[in-house]
Amino acid sequence: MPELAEVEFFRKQWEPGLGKRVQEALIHEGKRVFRGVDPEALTAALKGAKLVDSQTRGKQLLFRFSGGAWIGIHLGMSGSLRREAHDFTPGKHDHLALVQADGVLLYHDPRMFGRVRFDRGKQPPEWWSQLPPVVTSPEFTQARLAEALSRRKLGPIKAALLDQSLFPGVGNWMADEILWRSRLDPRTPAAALTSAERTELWKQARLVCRTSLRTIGVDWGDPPPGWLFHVRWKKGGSCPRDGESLQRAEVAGRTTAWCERCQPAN
DNA sequence: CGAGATGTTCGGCT
DNA sequence: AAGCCGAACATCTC
Repeated sequence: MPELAEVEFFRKQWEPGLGKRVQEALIHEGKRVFRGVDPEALTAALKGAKLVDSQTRGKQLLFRFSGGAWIGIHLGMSGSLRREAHDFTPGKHDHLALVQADGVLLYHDPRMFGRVRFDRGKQPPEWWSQLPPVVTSPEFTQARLAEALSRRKLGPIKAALLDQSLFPGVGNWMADEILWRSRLDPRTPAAALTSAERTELWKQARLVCRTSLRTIGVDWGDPPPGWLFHVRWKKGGSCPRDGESLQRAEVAGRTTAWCERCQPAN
């Protein structure tokens, strides 16, 4: 479910818990989402600690607690964060619950492709500091994009957009949106883009990320009218630009929607 | 009931 | 060696 804007929206759902102590951390021990973490260490470190900060970077979430404890969360395919009243009893898929005096912060994930990390230390954990620059940052330069695309050969441009080391936070629907706006066929080999096409892709990637964060990321609001987003899942959806019926096929292992008229193969 | 779902990772092939 | 692909992961919904 979540791409960068949805991830940011979910981060906000835990904001009411900032500055407040965690009375108790409840976890579904042994579940796949906790792979690699020591459950006792996590619950012991969070008990009595204050949630002091939260951040997102692409699809990654990081929560800082007093006493030098850090919780990282990746929401995978079906993860979400929400807050419930203090007396709420966590359900089957609420794998992590942080009980505070006036509410409970919950991580919910039925498919469990997501992941919870636990780290200790004064500084943010190593894995966090090493994350690549996000698409909306000044470090996401056209030169960086050009270099990365040139290294690929026959791999389709859609696969490049889904590569989290290049476009952190971009997922299946955002990739399709960016390609549609850039008028690029998703199957085009990444290394075959002209310099003008690369520039357009760079611009549209930044625009789609920025705009999604300002709509979905704030209140789960819809992206602007006219976006492919509104029609891409519909059976028999048509291109918002020219009304042509959308193509639908598997590209880079994922269902992909595009318009053959304004995203021509060449 | 079968298919597919807004994601990542691993193993094997070229 | 690096790039590429398919399979696997676990559950729910249409």
